Amino acid sequence: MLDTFKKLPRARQWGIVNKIAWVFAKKGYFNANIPQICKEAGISTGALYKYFQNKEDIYRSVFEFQYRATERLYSLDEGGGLWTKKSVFTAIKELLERLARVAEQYPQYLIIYYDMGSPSMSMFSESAHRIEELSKSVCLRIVQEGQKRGEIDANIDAKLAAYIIDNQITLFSYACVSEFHDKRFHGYFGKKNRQLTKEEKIRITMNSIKKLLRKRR
Amino acid sequence: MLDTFKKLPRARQWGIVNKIAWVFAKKGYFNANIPQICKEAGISTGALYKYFQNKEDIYRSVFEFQYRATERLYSLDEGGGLWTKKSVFTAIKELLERLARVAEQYPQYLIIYYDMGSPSMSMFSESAHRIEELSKSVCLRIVQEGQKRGEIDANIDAKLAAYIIDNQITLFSYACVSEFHDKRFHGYFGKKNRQLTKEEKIRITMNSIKKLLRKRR
Amino acid sequence: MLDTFKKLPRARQWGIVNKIAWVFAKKGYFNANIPQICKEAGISTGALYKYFQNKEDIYRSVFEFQYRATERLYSLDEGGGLWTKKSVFTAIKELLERLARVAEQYPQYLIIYYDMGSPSMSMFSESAHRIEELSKSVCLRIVQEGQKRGEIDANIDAKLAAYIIDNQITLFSYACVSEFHDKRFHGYFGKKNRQLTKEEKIRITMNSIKKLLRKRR
Amino acid sequence: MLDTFKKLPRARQWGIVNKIAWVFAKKGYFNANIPQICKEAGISTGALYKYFQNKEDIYRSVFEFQYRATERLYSLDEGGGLWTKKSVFTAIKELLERLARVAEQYPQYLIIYYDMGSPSMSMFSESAHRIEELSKSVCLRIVQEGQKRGEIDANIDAKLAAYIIDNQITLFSYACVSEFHDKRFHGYFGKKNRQLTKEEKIRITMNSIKKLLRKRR
DNA sequence: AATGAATGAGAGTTCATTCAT
DNA sequence: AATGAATGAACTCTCATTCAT
Repeated sequence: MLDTFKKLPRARQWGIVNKIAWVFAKKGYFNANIPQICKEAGISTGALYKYFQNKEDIYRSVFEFQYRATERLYSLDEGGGLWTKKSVFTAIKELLERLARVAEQYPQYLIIYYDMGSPSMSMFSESAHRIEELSKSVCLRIVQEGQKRGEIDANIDAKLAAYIIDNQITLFSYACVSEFHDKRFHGYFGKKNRQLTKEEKIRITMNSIKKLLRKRR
Repeated sequence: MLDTFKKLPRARQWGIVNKIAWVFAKKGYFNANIPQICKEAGISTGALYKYFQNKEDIYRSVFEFQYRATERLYSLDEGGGLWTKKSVFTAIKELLERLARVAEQYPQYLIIYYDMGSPSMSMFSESAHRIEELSKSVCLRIVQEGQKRGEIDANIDAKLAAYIIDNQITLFSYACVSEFHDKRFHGYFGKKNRQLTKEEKIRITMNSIKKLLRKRR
Repeated sequence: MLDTFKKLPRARQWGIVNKIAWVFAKKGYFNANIPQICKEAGISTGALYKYFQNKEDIYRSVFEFQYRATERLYSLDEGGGLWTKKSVFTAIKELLERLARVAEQYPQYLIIYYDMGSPSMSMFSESAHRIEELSKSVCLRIVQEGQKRGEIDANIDAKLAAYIIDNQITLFSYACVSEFHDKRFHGYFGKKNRQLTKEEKIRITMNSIKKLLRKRR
Repeated sequence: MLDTFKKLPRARQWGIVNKIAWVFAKKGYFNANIPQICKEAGISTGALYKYFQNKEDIYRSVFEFQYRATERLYSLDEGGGLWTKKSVFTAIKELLERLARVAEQYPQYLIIYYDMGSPSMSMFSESAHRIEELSKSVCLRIVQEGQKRGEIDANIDAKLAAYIIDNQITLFSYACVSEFHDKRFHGYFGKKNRQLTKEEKIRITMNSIKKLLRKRR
């Protein structure tokens, strides 16, 4: 990301990055091509190369924006504050709902996050990992808080519990944007003749999390 | 896959497909290029196009081989038979060990399976789904058997249980081949200064599965 | 044309050459490809290269067969003998009818003859010229005979008359096999809603020849 | 033809198209290759594909330019105006002279026009027909004017007369650019040891046209 | 600062020809 | 004599990047 881009108004930066991310998501990093990126973003080739060094720099810049957005997504204080919720499970549900909203409005970022996990994209795995640490951190804090409050079984190893929550959240987000992972979800829980609603997917994911963590009487 | 290829000896077919899959895995579908595929597979461009219609057909053919291999991988009768094992949990562990072995010997197929999940590869998602149904089927049968034997909590919905096992297996296999997912795993459970061994990863995954399913006394 | 081919039974030679010629006619020399030629001719690639040296040799061999067929086509003794006809105009009409029959049964040869006229095929123009000399010869003899019999105006230069007959015959044969030249013909004489019949085309061509040559009272 | 090309200065457009047409004429549509076209036209491959969609589009664009040039060629008002000429035969002679000039300066277009007539180029026959209609139109008008002026025999069917003029013009133009058709011409009228001059060819063609059409006293 | 035409290396694919069987 | 798999150069076309305007 070059200074020329950084000097643009914030809103314009996001407008451009959202559209670039959309092309990368739809076509994949290697298959996405510069002319199409320019066309979708509504800027000229010349401008693009005044904003970014090269294709790789464009992709990395998308990450940077995604990282900042993810920080907000996983912020415990955002939108009223997760801890004011009655229980940690409500907090987890709130996270899933936020993810579902992102998947509706900006699916491109979740898709790119998926793609970054591929070994063929290992040159970007470090950036992906930085994003992952945000979700790890929030999952661990939720488990700690849950165990402190007595809502989560104190006998469970905190890291294991957090890992399982993270897994469920991860696969939930995949199911929101990937046809394959959506089919996979439907393969287990799908109703004949209709798609599962967002709410049903959230409920199922919550069930599996609760099954694992909830303190037995 | 054209007749010319089908006529080759089985072993030669696998030899070629393994190497082609390897290139696709390393570089990604769009980034993999024909000359490199030919070089790695040890065949000429002309031969490649006598074997397959085009690049997409090459990839689809890799799936076909992968599908057959996955059938064997998830076969309950293979290698002594899963049900002769003392408990279904031993059977699950056996599955994880088989996956770990595949990840060591033929990581390319697990990587390709990961890539197929990307929305940018949606043209292949149907093929990917066919493979996924194999793992769904085996997870469901394990849960049924486990509940019949009284090893798995009968109060848990079978589909939910199977889904969670499948999730853990899926993410375990990702962690075996994707740097990103491996780092993710290490982020939770990693020892300082050294990599987690294959056995440790399997044990952790088994722990999370057991936590969920094992019948409480 | 190699000896191996010459040793084949005559009928088989013609069978193969007819089909090869058909591919060349349909696709053009440069666009016709060996696999397709082999497929249409019902022989293997190996066999083709046992029969002919290379692609150019195949095309030249087609000419040789065409030359022999054209000799018969323009033979004045064939089919009862042109001179036994009541008038030289009947003889010319007979020639046009023979050409129309060829155009129905073996259009490929007329098409190839057209293609040989293209500057981009100048390497074959010598072969084409040899065929052309056959039609020149017959046109000149017809004019001579016609003038001797008093059916053709003796004031007309024989070469000019022969040239014009040849032109009309040439463009008639083009119109029999080339969509463009057929449209051109129809542009002048076409009936609305239906194609001109073979007989009408012959009549029109005969009219233009007679207009020019017939002796005025 | 893409907008990028249309935006170029007129003279540059013609410069490029003339050279491209030259390659197509020399080598034939299928045998002409892109690198050679680029080299001759003095542009890069990339530029070529910014100008035209693909090889077929390049060829069709050549037609468009050819069509416009042919409109001028057959314009009766161009160069002093055909009808101010003493007789319609002078007008026809003027047309032949224009064609001969084109054949000297831009033979490529006449060659391409010949090639378009081949059945193997039937995908272009519609474009060729559009050009043909220009010459049909001018031939018909010449006959009408000639009959009105009493220079052309009123007993001859106008369409037949126009068709024959068109035929002679067509084959004259072929003889100007095709080695085969030139040899054919020489076969009838050629002098030993030397080529027929342009003027002789025109005179011979005029003779055959006059023979047919001129009013008898 | 912004444009978009130009570049040419490299992409996927075809095909005339050879050669082991 | 006949087969058809194998070759690799050459084909058409794309695209990341540059640069004159």
